[in-house]
Amino acid sequence: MDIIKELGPLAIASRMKRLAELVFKQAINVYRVHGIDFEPKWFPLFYLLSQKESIGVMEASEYLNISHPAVIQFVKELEKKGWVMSEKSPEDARKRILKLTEKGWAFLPQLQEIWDNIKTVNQQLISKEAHDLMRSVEAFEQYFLKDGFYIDYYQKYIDEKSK
Amino acid sequence: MDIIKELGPLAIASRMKRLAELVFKQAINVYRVHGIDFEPKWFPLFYLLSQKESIGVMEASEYLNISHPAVIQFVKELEKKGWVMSEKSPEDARKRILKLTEKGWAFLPQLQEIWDNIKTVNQQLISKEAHDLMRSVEAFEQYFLKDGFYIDYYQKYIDEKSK
DNA sequence: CATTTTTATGTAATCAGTTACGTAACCAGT
DNA sequence: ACTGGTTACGTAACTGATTACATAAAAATG
Repeated sequence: MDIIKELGPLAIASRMKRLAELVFKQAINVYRVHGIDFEPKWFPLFYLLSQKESIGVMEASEYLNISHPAVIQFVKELEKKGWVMSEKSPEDARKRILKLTEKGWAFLPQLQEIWDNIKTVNQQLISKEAHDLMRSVEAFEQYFLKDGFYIDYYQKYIDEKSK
Repeated sequence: MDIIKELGPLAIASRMKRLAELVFKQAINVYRVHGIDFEPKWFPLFYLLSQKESIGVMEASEYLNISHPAVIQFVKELEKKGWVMSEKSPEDARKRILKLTEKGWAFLPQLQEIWDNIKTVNQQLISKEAHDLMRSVEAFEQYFLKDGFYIDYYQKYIDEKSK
């Protein structure tokens, strides 16, 4: 029933966008499964802060290839969660230095484990279907359109692993 | 400078979303090159109307896998352009029948040609790089991040063709 | 130094869509 | 025909980002 499918490469972008949104939605479920209130959109910044220790807003925006207002937005949210803090740079009064809080660092190992899981699951899904772009995207659509598929697959993986 | 690149499959979704947005932006340029004021987001609906002749709002939303408010939105914009019209269904008073106007049909051949061009260019780009999903996405990012690359490539194709 | 330019940040408006919600029309069973 | 449920459409509010604009500090230039 999906005319997009018939249009081939012409509609590749719409499909990828839709797919990306599906993936994001599923990712929220992964965190939820672990009883953790973390949103996928925070991942790049949080991860960056865990690697870089401290970084300015513009720097972060360049590393992550997102706009600086987006960084400010995420920082606001992560500050509210108590995982991130910021302080004026002593050398450069324009600059605001971002870093993880104590609480943020304490949270990191939990996240790390989840990220490792996600990574492994993704790699399994990808290597299974990595023929060419369109077929892969289509395959991903299959996975993610079937509500719950991803999370079931993921759950199975966790269960297997814990044996 | 892009930490996303180091994260592998973990960040696949963000990358695809970004890529999709880039593709869309570039696509606007394609229409602009032809001196046409058409937006890529209208394509699926316009194309559907050219195939189906007439269709209801919900039907369209199902065919295109977008929400019905999105359809309503696009219809509003396309009506303003004078390419689409709508009328109450005689059989079912709830239903609103969408169709192309005279002007819309007259416009179609121009669009068709552009779509064919885009399709061919896409296929060339894809077949050249269609190894696996990640590498393809990366390659696409190369194409679309370099501002103007796509449009230059496209232009070259048009020029070649017209010889 | 005074002046211009650039850089870092912040805010506001905008965009492309979505979900949530409301209403009217149709339909099935009584 | 009456009632409850479902369908089609419309509007509104929200989301996740972006671009555009404003401001202040730093750096570069004469």
